[in-house]
Amino acid sequence: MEGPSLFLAAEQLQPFVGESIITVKGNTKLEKERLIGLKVEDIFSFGKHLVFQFKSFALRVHFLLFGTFEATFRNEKITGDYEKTRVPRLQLDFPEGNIAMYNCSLVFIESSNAKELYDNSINIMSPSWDSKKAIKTVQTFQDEEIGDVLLDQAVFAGVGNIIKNEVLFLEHLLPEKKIDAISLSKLRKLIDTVKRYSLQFYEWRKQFVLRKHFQIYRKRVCPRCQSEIIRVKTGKRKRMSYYCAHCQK
DNA sequence: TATAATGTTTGAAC
DNA sequence: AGTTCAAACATTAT
Repeated sequence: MEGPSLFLAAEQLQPFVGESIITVKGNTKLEKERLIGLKVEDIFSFGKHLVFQFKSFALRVHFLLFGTFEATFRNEKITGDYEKTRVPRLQLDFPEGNIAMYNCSLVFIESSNAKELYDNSINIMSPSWDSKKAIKTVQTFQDEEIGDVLLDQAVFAGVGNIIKNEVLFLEHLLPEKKIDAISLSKLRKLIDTVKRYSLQFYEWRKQFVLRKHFQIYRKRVCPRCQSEIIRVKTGKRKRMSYYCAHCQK
């Protein structure tokens, strides 16, 4: 799950802020009983993290590659695939609904204000996101591939492999291009596109039409020139890259 | 049906 | 001793 999806999740779960947890279940190894009776003070996302803030500590959720969640509030389904019967990693039951989270990594953050531990100037979904800072940081990685740098959560918190591939296609750049081979103006444009595409991703995701808007990710033919799309693992991260050798340089 | 995949952490190996 | 890299985790769509 990429940043925009987490941003959407936090938004969708806002009705639970102010509610208190009645019961918990799930196969997490965390001491989940600790959550019983606690009031949710805040729910927010940072990059690919979803955070539930309680009075004296917070719960951080990361959905990794396969994670999902579903929630019901006042008998209204908020999101998720309710058909399957699975054991949640963690389920939180509230007076007016519940949140079930699957295949996720859970961590307690011992802080009464976990939000302040995060730097939103690197969070692509935050209004505080700082594009100038991003350019400066990227320029410190002169010998690295742009595909790797885009996935660096300490630089672009929330960018995942879909955003990486789509943004590079939009900007006609190869994932294996080294930072020192990209002009400043191209870099600026790329970083603007990261922000713009992330917001677009969020809108499409909300409307359940994200997949049909993929231009290069998991596609076979370039939508611009119809040539065959190259599919290869690139960079030190060895994540799959999709690109058009004709349109991206 | 086997494979690949919206990802990160850990600890072994060098 | 610092860096690198494979394994682990775990599920679903193609």
